[in-house]
Amino acid sequence: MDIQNPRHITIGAVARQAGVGIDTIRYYEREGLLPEPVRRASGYRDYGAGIVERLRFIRRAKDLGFTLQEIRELLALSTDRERGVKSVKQRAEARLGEVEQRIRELQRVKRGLKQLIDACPGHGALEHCPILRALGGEDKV
Amino acid sequence: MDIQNPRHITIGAVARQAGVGIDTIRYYEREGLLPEPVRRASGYRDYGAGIVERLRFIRRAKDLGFTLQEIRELLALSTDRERGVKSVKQRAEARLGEVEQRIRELQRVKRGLKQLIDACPGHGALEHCPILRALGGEDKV
DNA sequence: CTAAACCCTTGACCATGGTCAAGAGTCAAG
DNA sequence: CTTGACTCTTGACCATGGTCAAGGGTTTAG
Repeated sequence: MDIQNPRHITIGAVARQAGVGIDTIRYYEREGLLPEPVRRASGYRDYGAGIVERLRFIRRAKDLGFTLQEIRELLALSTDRERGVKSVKQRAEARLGEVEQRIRELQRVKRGLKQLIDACPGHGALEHCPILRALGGEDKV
Repeated sequence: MDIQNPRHITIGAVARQAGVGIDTIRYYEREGLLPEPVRRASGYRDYGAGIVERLRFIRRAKDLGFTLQEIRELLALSTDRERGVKSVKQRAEARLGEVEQRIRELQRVKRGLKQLIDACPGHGALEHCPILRALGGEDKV
C-alpha cells in the first residue's frame, strides 16, 4: 500500500537519500536534533518528507563549523516565529566572530612556525636547531 | 638528605614547577612522551632536573598545534643525532602546511557566513531568512 | 607517635560525533 | 512458507587529552 508515498519512508531510505548512516539518524534523534517520528505498528520509524531537508540543514550547518549543540539551537529558533530571524542572525554573527578569532590564532601559530623554519638550516648539530631550542631548550631529562 | 637537590624531585614538585597536573605527567609517561623515571625504594618517581624543560617543550609544541602523537615523534627525533635536524624541520614544515590549509578552510567558512549575514534583514518572516534558507530550506518534518 | 600531606596503581569518567555488535522482531519477494 | 534484507533496543567502543576516585602505602613536621 502506497510504498513510494513519501509519507511512508523508513529510516534506511532516509539514510540513503540524505547520505548519512542509519545510526547517525538515530543518534541525532537521541540528541534532540531530529523530532521523534511516528511509529508503525511494528515499531519502525515512519518519516515524513521533510526529514531529508532537515538532515541537509544539519550537514550544511556542520560544514560551517556549528557544533551539534549550536545546530540544535538554530533548529529550535527556526520553528519559533516570535524570536526567529533576529536570533538566527545573531547566532550567525557570533559564529562568525568565533571563526575570525580562530583564524587569528592560527595566523599567530603560522608566524611562529615560519620564523622557526626560516631560522633552521636543516642540517648540522641538534644543539643548534632553532626549532628544538625554541620548543624547550636542551633535551636533558 | 639533600632535599633540595634537583636530583631528588618528586612528581608533585615537577607538576608545580611545570604548571601541569600530576595526573597529566603520569598520563604523558603512559603515552610515551616522558621517560620512565627512576624510583625510590618506596616506589615514588624520582625525577632529574631536565623533566621540567621537557614538559615545557611539550606545552609549547601543543600551543603550536602539534598533537601528542606529533610531539612524541619530535621528542624521538630530538634525541636521534643521525636524522635529527632535517627531520625536525620537515615536521615543522608539514605542520605549517596543515595550519595554512586550516586557515584557508576557515576563510571559506567565514565568507559563507558573511554572505548570509549581509543578506539577512534581521527581522521579518522566517520564510525569508536567507540563513535558514541557505542551511536547508523549509522546516517541514 | 601521630596526623597531614604526599605518592602509588587501577580503572572509571568527561565531551565530541558518531560507529558497531548482539539478539530479537518485521517485512517483502519468490 | 521461507529466506534475506530490514529494523528495533541496549550498550559497548573509537580517538583525543586528560581528570578524578578508591583504597592503599610513605614521608615529614610537630
